[in-house]
Amino acid sequence: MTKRTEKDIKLTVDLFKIFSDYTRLRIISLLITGEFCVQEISEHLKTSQSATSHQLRLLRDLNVVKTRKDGKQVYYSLLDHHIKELYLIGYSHANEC
Amino acid sequence: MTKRTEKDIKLTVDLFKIFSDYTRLRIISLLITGEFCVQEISEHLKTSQSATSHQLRLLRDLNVVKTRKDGKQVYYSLLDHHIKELYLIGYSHANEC
DNA sequence: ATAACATATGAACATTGACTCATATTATAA
DNA sequence: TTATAATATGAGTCAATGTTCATATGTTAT
Repeated sequence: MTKRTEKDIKLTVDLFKIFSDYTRLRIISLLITGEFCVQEISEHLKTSQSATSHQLRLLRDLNVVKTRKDGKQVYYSLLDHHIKELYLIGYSHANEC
Repeated sequence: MTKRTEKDIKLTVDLFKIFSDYTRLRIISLLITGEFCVQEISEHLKTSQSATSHQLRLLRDLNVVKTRKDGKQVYYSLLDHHIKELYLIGYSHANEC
């Protein structure tokens, strides 16, 4: 295995790690359907405001989501199509495609 | 979110978790190219025999790989095409496709 | 300015999961 | 049968990571 391939595999691992947590995948699954603010996401997931916010920060740091501020709320949405595509492919593979 | 969807997302998380470890992804990456016994895999990854064996057991329990015994060695290979496909898609997404 | 609300964040805590170490199992060879 | 080799496995350790709790920050309304 070359150095280059090892680095590529590490990048691939990092990408898959984004999808390997239940809370994060539910957030992604929701954001595929549109833009939502923190309290909407938190209510939908039945997860605490804090836990939701922490995961959103993580997703933001990883350039998975972008934010838009409107008054007191911060609206989150997916940043590009890559995440949606990979999620849907994984979902269909997992649920006997 | 319906109960059904929650269960489906859990299954999807479990699938993505398979790919979210460096050792496991290197094993999968290797097994895409053919069938290998434990010591070959272990040497290739530069990972201990025990760590390799533990991960192989995990992959086997998850129906990712199958085994074939030949004398003292046990040969591992991918069980179906799903894993290879999802790995390659993830790999290309991760490495700017 | 003060109160009320939405979001963010740091620290503590808990859990998960991967690795090591020692040893067991299984198979061949002498 | 005994020794050697390949693989498997249980227990313990440690690091990574997700959640909670308390509190800070920022925004709007009174």
